[in-house]
Amino acid sequence: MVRQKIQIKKIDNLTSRQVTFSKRRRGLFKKAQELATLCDAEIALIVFSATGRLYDYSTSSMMQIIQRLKMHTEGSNRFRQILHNQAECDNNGATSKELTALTLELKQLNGEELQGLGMNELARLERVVESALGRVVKKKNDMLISEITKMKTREIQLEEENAMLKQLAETTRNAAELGSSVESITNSDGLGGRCPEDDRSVSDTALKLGLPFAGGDC
Amino acid sequence: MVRQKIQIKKIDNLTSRQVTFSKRRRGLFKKAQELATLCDAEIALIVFSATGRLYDYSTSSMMQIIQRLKMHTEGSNRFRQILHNQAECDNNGATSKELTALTLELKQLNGEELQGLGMNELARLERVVESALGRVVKKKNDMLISEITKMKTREIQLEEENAMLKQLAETTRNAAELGSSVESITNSDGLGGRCPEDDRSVSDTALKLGLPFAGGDC
DNA sequence: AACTATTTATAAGA
DNA sequence: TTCTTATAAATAGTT
Repeated sequence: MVRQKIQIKKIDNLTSRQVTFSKRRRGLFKKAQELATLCDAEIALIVFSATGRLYDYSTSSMMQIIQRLKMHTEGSNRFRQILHNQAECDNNGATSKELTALTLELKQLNGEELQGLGMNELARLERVVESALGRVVKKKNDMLISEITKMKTREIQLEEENAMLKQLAETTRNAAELGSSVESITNSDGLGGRCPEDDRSVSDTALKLGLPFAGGDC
Repeated sequence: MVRQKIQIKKIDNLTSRQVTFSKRRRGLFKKAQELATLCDAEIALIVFSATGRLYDYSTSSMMQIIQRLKMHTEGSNRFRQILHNQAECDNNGATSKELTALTLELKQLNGEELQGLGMNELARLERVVESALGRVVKKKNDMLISEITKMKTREIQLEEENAMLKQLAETTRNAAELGSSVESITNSDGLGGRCPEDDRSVSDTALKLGLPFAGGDC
């Protein structure tokens, strides 16, 4: 644009391209600073040379400006949409259905999507996923522990019955040896005719550890 | 800079500030485009006016350039350091010690830190945390299920013993009623003198669900 | 938004 | 790279 006007297209000559880059880069940064100062604007300028060198300028923290940009760039963001839907839910916490959706979303995760979220939203997303996951894990644990508790109870019951029967056998044998009657003792165990196959079915169902509870939608 | 040279400081008059912003902004963007074209540079320019309006320009995707910037800005990033240490580990997977560290790091999470990670590193971090967490959960489940299996075995044993004792009691009573000898039958149960308090202690220890396994360091 | 007098930026050369 | 310089571009103040 001086001794001779130039065309705006890539400069073929490497040396003059590098020289021009150096000169114009300085000019660009100067103009950016001037605009920021004169007009109270917030500016971020990132330049990578053809050789990969980085030159950057920003009025405040680069991350701060990038965050602000992301806030403006929002709109069609799946996570934000999920968070939005979630906010309109009455129950405070994601349903298992939402958890499934979230998990799917997280699987399909790509940089652009997460980039679009601000820190507050990331924190909230973390909490949503955390609480939903937490409830699934808790539910699973509850089922396992309840199963164990049931079995412990059953074990104690069986052991007591067992002990009593053993004692009964002993008593009966002694009585037989002494040649006396045993009828009265035989019916005093208080356990009734408990079948060994009772409530056996519970165990297997509780071990299906998927998502056994149907999540209600909002 | 024309009819009269101006000082580079915030323009007091609102109207002329807005006019200047408009003119210089256009000039700045034009210069940025020219530099990108002439010198084959990758450029991102973000401008927020004092009124909050966003103007931006970038040669390729804004996010792509921001990612590239973050790659250059790397250095003292805790996650990157963790990933680095992890890479030097022989065993393929984080130890529980590393999991603890990672969890702590995740708790202290702040935007800057995660911002510094590229997509590949985020994916890798996700895998590390996922696999470590996966192993803890699996370990816990294994313990619970092994406990349940043990108890089921014990239950069946007790039920069998119980049934036999009942049958024995019946036989004994019938024998007593017939006035015959019972000595030979009494010793034919094959169960020996099994104590009901045997291996009861296992149950309680397995229910401590913290991180019961000490993780070996790399 | 258009004009225009000047200042600034910069291409080519040293 | 940096300096020089002729000239193109940008733009402050005005209309």
